[in-house]
Amino acid sequence: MLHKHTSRVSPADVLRAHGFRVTTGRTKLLELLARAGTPLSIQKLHTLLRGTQDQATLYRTLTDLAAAGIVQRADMNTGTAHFEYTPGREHHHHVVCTDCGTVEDIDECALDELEHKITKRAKKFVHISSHNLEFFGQCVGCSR
Amino acid sequence: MLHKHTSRVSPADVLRAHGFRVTTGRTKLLELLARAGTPLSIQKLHTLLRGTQDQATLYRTLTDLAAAGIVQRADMNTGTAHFEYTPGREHHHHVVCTDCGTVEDIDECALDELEHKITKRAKKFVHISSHNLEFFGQCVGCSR
DNA sequence: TCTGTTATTGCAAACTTTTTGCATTAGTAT
DNA sequence: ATACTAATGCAAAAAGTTTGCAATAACAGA
Repeated sequence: MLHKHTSRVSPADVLRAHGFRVTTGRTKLLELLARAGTPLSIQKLHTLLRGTQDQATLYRTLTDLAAAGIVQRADMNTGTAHFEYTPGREHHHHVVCTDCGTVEDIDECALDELEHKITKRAKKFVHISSHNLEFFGQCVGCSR
Repeated sequence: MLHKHTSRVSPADVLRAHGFRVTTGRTKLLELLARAGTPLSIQKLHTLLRGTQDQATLYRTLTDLAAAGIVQRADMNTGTAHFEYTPGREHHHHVVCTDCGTVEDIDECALDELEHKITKRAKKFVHISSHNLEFFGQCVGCSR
């Protein structure tokens, strides 16, 4: 069995499929994100990549990748943007520890139904395209 | 009938009830937020208060008020924090226009059930204390 | 494989948002 | 009325993100 976060499609293929040039920087970045399987901040990525890539490049790259749907921006109330590798993964959300930042995935998103209901009721909107949802709490380790 | 966003309890009373000093600045701020009935950014608040209050003060005040549960921080993907007056209002979320920022309230939050289910399933968390949820789309005006 | 084109990158600087230190002001309890 | 201390304004710093530009490297076509 494949690892939970291992996609059958390589980062390089994903990049090509979206018309991006396959650079070593992007490949490394996506491999790292795919391996992590959890949202990481620019700062963390910069560190984990050992400064190989400039922060400006990371901002630009991740913005582009997010626009293409290859990564997803997640707001964890930390003041910095986090990004998660999404190819091969189902749409999902997270529980974030307000103390240490630990993240746990939630595999179920029961929002489609609600989203549909809302769309019908909304006065100012005809279509809802996306949503941000994160849960917050104290993880087991931090609650003692 | 009272206006939808008019609370029977005055901002001054709310402040006192939480042990805050009732200053003119805070009173004006809360009255403005209560009247607006929608999340506002610090910059907007600063303008609407005609510069009466320093931005540093607004940041400090709103952080304190949020910690006390008098206002609620809402992240609308604009890069700046927004705050909403909550006393006398039910827990709710929003649909935000990705183009012009127009906000519509969603009166229903069907997340309690999901939150409960998640709490039981979660491995790293015993308790979930809050969640952030915002929907995004194009409003009628912007979709033409 | 070589070559030209152009996306991508690094570096430095600018910009935006938020936080902090400190002296002054203004609420509040007595 | 007075003393105590939270709250505020101002200025500066910190943190996060964006931008301009020259140098580099990926890709398509020969």
